Amino acid sequence: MAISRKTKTVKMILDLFGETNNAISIVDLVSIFRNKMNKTTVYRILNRLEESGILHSFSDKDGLKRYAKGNQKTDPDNKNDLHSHFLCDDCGVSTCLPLEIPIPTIPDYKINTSQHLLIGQCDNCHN
Amino acid sequence: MAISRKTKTVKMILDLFGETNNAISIVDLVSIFRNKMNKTTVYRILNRLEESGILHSFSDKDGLKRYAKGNQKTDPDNKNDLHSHFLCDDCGVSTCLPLEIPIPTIPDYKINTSQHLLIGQCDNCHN
DNA sequence: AATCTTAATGCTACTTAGTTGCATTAAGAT
DNA sequence: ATCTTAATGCAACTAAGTAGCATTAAGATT
Repeated sequence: MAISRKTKTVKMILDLFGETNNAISIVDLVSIFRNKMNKTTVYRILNRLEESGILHSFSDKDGLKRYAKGNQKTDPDNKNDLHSHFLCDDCGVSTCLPLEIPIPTIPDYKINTSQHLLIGQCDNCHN
Repeated sequence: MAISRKTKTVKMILDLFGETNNAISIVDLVSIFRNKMNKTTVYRILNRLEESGILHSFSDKDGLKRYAKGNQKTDPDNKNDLHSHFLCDDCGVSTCLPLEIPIPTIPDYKINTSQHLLIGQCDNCHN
């Protein structure tokens, strides 16, 4: 079920993602909005925003789901929006990287999509 | 704490990974051995086998931790064993792929390791 | 602008992944 | 055979994520 109503809670979440290109974990989002909305609501809004192509998600190193702005579709018809993500081991910040992920060919296999996570130190923590 | 004793339970898990190159989720492993050992024991043995470099792990699409044979170290000194993993959307099987992951350079960032998961249909499910 | 429909929310209770503490067991060294 | 302590089992816990259901509020309709 995609987004069909711009509720106050949806606006709050959209505003947050309007301000940052970072990939934010659900746990953090639930915490950020703990006084504003129920955690179930956070989960449901994120689901709908992802179905609508407004956000995309991936699992980070620890298996935590993270959401970030934009689409990540791989329809054969559509343009490939697949890109890499970065996760800082020190401060935990995660970002989308403008690195397109090439999809390799493997005999007898069909590859539909992929996830690529680079792990290390971000500019802030490295210097 | 690495492996120091070859207990019956450790042997059972080593035997299983001796037979397959697949990456198996902890949930499946707990289920496979539910009559043979406690789930806490499964978790602890997997931890130790990973620390010993006998197994390596990664998070799959759903954030589930999976384990497979072999090392995945990236010490600057050691040889880079980083490789891609594959996950079949249909049957759920997961394998290590002999695709080395190139580590890109990003200005001001330091990349230590990476995870690359290809998702699609395996040879069995595709044909 | 009052009414109506139903998408969306809040709340409670639940499921499942993963962890911790502690008493007991059993590798394997002495 | 004995001893040390790594490893296990068990129970109780934490945390991520989901489901059911009554209530609320977008926003369409009149």
